[in-house]
Amino acid sequence: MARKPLTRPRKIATQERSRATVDNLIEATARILVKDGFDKASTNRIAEVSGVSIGSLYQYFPSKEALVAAVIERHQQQIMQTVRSELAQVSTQALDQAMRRFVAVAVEAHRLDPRLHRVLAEQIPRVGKLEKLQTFSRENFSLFRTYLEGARDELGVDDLELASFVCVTTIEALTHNAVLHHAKELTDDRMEALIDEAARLVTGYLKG
Amino acid sequence: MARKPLTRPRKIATQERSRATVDNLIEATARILVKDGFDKASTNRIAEVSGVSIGSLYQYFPSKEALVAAVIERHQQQIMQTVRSELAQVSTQALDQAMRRFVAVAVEAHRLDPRLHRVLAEQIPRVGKLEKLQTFSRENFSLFRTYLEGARDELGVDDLELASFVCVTTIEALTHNAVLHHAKELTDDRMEALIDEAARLVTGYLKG
Amino acid sequence: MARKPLTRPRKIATQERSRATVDNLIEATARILVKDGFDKASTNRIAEVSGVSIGSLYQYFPSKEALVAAVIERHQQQIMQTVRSELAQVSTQALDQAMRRFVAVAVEAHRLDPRLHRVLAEQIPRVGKLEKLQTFSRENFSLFRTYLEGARDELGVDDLELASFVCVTTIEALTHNAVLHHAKELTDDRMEALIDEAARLVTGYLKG
Amino acid sequence: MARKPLTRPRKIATQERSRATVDNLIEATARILVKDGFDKASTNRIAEVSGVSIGSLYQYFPSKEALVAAVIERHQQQIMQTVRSELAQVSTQALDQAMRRFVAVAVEAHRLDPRLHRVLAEQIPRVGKLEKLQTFSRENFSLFRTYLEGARDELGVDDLELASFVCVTTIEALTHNAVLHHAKELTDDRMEALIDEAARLVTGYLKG
DNA sequence: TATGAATGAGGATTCATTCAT
DNA sequence: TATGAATGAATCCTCATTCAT
Repeated sequence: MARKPLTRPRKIATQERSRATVDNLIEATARILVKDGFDKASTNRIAEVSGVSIGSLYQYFPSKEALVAAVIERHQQQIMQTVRSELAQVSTQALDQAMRRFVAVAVEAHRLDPRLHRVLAEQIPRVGKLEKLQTFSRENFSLFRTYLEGARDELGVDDLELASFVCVTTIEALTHNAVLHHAKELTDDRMEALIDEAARLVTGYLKG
Repeated sequence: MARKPLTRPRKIATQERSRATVDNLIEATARILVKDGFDKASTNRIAEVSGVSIGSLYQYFPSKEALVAAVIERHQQQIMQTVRSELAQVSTQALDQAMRRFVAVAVEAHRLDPRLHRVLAEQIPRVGKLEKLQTFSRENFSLFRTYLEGARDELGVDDLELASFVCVTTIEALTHNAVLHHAKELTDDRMEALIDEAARLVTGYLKG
Repeated sequence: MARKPLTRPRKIATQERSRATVDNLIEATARILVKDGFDKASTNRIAEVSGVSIGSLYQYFPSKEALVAAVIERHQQQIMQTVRSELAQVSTQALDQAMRRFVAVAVEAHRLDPRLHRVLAEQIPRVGKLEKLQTFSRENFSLFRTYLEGARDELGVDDLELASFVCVTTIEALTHNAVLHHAKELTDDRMEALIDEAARLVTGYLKG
Repeated sequence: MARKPLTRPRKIATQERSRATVDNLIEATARILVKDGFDKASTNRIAEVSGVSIGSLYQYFPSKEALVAAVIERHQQQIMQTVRSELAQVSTQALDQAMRRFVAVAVEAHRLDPRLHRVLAEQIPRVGKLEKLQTFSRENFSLFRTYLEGARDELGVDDLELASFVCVTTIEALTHNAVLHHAKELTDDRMEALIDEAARLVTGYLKG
């Protein structure tokens, strides 16, 4: 207890070391999830790959689920960072422009780490981290809905809640499917085409 | 001919016994998948729940995957049966009508066993039964595309392949999300509304 | 009971069928032992390969061990048949001749079915059929010893029991090792050489 | 240097703990092999008997085979240690002396742990450790052959390769059979007699 | 706080054998 | 007597987690 003030640098060093350890663990987990899938991602394996002892792993994460949850969280943070910055000026744009933006951003988000995205999307429901995913899609939903409210004049629909659900779901599904299941066929050209189509789809719908 | 009556019943009895065993196993697997998810669906558990010995389980299914595959297949058979019969007359209908039909059928299909559908969709990619799922969605895709080809006059789009991808994905996502994640909020009224919206969405898009 | 006299032909037919069934089973067991080893030779597999139902298998053989025992017995019968007929005139031969004979016969016996012989030798101790093997080697031993007794004049050893043990063991080991572990290197020439060597070995020993 | 005393014991303690675990496992495996044979030597049984958890067993040995292989290796190490030290001066001895030595050493080797030797010899071929056994008998073979080369003057045979094969096989078989199958009848007297006989057998053969 | 040895419940699968038909 | 469906004990092995050092 007396030593704490004296060891601030050391403490910081320690904190940094902790931070590095945690990062290593999350990174290793992500890598293993991508490479071998959820089932092969054993805690012992994660410890080994991350260069952290299994004992330390459990000092930082109380369970395997906690680790996977951290991976999910990190991935979603990255996505939301992209989304937020990319959508900064969207509120000032006209509907056509804005929708294109929304779709383009969704594609970008999926392309951050498509393979990780896929594992998380497919295998993670089990992690009991649905809340996190909810939170995530809820924020997405909010951003969209907020835009719609500001652009009411251009819209031909009344129920903005319903319209937001329809649009967000649609955009998410189209980009998800396109990026994940048709990655090879998706040249940049075709991707542009797809973005156009999706934007036209929701724009037409919203104009009524 | 005199002997047949003697052996036929026996043989049939035997076949029936086998058949019942297999059915029990598939049914139990489905129940457990729904109730506890893929990971908890151990072969021992399935055997226990189905009232079949673990030995018999392995007599009929060489692995856990084979069991889950059988569940998938059964579920898809049921869905496709619904889909095919419901879409029998769709080719003669006008675009608006037809799209409403497609959406309504998708909703019906999802409602056959929504919770099972969810597990299969979310947790099953690993089963190596992606082919089956592919086959399934490919048939769906085909039905839709075939309709579009017959209704070209009403369409404002050129690339039917792309348009089919967009529409099928969209319809699937909307109904899936609606049925699974918003089941409680979905009164029949709101469901009707959703069907309308979805139909309008794709119809507008296809008219160009 | 009344039918027995009447059905003699049928009975014989039946007996023949039984006999064929039993033979099929033994043959299948032998084949599987040779091809896949003791561990892969499951009773179900044997039934399948032999074209006999598992139920019938257990009607003829009370256990897996009984089946393997039958294989052993059959193999030893064949060997002893060879040995007996080949050694018929040995008692009249001089020591040198006789010893060459003994060795040559041992080689022949091992060559009847070397692969089966190997499995039986290596994996069968477990079958609790040691008695059978004992019986077998005891007969071998007897034949040899009987010869020695008749040829006492030529011998330079007193303890015929001990001498027989030494010679029989030696001959068996040399032929066994030669046939099984050096099969590929054993051209007929080299085999002749080996027979000469082995014969010279025991002859020299017996002459004292 | 101040810290080392702190960590060294810990590390050593750890190593010792591991070492003890491994030793326990090998020892238990050997005991079970001797007592019940290969088939009854299940990994769970080995774990139980050794007082080690099944998990630890698999931490040190990746499979049942690996365990048995370790038993084989340990046994062969012990044998070769005996053999090497006992044969140290053999190269300077005359043929008669040397052959007696070879036979006596073989007997000693078999007596180290006759029952274990038997199981390993009879039931282990399957372990895929044939190489080890080969290595082992090859070293034996080498030692013998090397002696023969040095003692060429005394020999009446040309093909030392063939002669070595004959002698090593013979000595091995005689001692093996004597120790294993006739243990009870083998008083020390009779054992002496047997050694004499075996030595005489090969000596006579080698002198030509 | 770090380490990694140890744990053991639990999971997939096999196979000798039984027994109803 | 033949059949083959059914049985379940037993086997090998994994992995999340704990705990002594």
